[in-house]
Amino acid sequence: MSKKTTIYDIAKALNITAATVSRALNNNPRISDDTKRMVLETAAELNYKPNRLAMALKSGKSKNVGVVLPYINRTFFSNVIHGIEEELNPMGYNVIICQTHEDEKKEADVIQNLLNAQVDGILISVSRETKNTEHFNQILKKNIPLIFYDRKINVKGASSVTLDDYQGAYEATKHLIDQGCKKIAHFTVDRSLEIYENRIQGYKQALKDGGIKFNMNHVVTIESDIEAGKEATKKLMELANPPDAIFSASDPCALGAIQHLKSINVRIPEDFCVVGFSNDPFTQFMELTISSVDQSPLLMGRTAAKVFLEQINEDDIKIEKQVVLTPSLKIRKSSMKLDSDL
Amino acid sequence: MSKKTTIYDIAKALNITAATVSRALNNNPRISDDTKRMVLETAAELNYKPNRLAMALKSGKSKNVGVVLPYINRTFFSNVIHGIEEELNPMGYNVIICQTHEDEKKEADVIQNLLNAQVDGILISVSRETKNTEHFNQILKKNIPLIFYDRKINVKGASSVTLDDYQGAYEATKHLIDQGCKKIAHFTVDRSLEIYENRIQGYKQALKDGGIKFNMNHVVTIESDIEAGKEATKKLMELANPPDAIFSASDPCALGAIQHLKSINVRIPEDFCVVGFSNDPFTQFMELTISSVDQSPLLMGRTAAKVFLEQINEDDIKIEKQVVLTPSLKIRKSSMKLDSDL
DNA sequence: TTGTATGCGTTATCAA
DNA sequence: TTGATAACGCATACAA
Repeated sequence: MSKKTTIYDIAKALNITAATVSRALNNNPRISDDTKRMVLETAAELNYKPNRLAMALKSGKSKNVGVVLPYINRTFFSNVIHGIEEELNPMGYNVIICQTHEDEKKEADVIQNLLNAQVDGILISVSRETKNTEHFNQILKKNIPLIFYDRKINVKGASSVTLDDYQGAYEATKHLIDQGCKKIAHFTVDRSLEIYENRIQGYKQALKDGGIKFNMNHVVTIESDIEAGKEATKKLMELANPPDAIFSASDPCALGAIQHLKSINVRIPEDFCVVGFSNDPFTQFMELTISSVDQSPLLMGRTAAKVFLEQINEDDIKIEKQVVLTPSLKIRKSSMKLDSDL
Repeated sequence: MSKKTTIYDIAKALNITAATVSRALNNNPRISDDTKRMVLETAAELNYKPNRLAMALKSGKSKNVGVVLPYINRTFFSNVIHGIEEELNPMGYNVIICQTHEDEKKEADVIQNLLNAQVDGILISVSRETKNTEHFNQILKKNIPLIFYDRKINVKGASSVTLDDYQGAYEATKHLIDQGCKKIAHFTVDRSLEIYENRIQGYKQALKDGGIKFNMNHVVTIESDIEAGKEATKKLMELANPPDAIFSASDPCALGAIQHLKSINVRIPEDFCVVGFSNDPFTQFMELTISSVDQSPLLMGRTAAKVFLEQINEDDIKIEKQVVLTPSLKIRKSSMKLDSDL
């Protein structure tokens, strides 16, 4: 196993000094073309590779960014990462992924860890439980760009890239009203997160604008999984006044709803319409395709990365930037009651 | 923004030397309890955080590992990553994810990049196109553990954690035979990858053992997506001698097959059985759930990480380790022709 | 038990 | 245009 070659090895081979080698390698103008060429040649011969750690320690820039999220193996988040990498890799950045498992303590830990690793920036989707903002202030205090994506929390000095959840929910609900639905229920997940609160507000406003009275019994807070959706739907349908549609803030819950409705022979979309949120791939795979609000995770990732790049380039002057992406409702079979939609 | 505090700041505050501080911080026995306590106290007061870059440069261990894969936003791979992190994070390692987009050149690039970043190990699932092994030898030459997971390539000195694809394919095919299927077609993706070659071999052997003659026209090489599955199935069904079952080496292709079969009113599983491979979540979401071979990506990730940890701990003596995980066939509606399976 | 000195691989400042 | 030297933050061999 060959010992790694350093600029000193190159210097020795050419009887020059390491400083000169460094200059040759970095396109420093203060060097003759001749020596530059020689350095480059012997660098290739000796199979020289720069040590990023040393460069990082010296420069204070690690060329690493931290990406924090609840779980990596969720369609939405893995697509966001994909988007981030698309922007950042070409610029020479590596991405360090950290999961919080929706735990505030873990979140604070991974951030501390990233800070210790001297990352140049942190892109984060906060965990559900996060109330305290101390660990975010730690980041900003070090003058490191902090960008929230999707799930944000208000911290002065941080930027954010989010979806207009209010608008998405509004459109989804309005769509259901346009289909003739009169009693639209809503599945929400965790109202302490802005995204879910915004969705419920959009839902309410659409009801109002559509002349439909808000019914508290038709709003249910559940976990984001199929089983929870099934159970909640079961309860809803046993109500004296059951709904005739569901706008679910989560795709799995929408699927659960559909599964239960089918099991009790409710016809979809004829007698009952369902719209989900996230546009998870599986919504298109079903025989009964599921309408859903697309969050454009790829674009969100790319945008968050771009905001980071902007911030890293303006020295010192830290500009907060709040980008809001526009959702797009994907209308599919689960809510296409009227022929006009076909 | 406070300037970062170093061990020198602590030393100055206590009128001792940085070396002593370092010892106190590292549980070095050669230090008095008193000074140790004092150091720890002032470290906390000054909000001292170790600089991982400096530690890494000094020790030669970055505590970062590279994870290379084709695409991060694939269910299988994002679950593998999840498994890897579960093992490695508690041990103080960060994971740097790199995507190859199935491109050999890109693969070589990201590996070079990881090497420059001084990662302590590399876990990789090779790209489809990879023929050359030069970039892998680069890793081994530096005495850095190299562990293949899922998709491997034969490189002396490297370890691997793979699935017994042969066995998985064998069981899937045998299951179809047991269901009474006589003409079982096979969708394969890219036979230059070991995994797909092994699957086709398992398929062939099962046919042989089941007394069914292998029919070359019933083996189709296609892309791993729904459309390709649809088209291929269309062609198969137009054959003079169409199959009565498909064992697909890819789940999306299996779904495509089912979609096309339904469109031409073939009854599943009564008249036609389908089994996929990967056990992607969506296979369970459908009304007609799809049988599939589970690859236990989480376990694969954890195992690969464990192999890395073993290798990093034995100094110098590099032991190649080849772990093969056992697949498990998930039998669902798409292939449950016989009541006995219910 | 503590201090001194040195090196990890770079780059930047200052002289020459 | 090039060289000598210091510094980034930490850890260790050696000396005291």
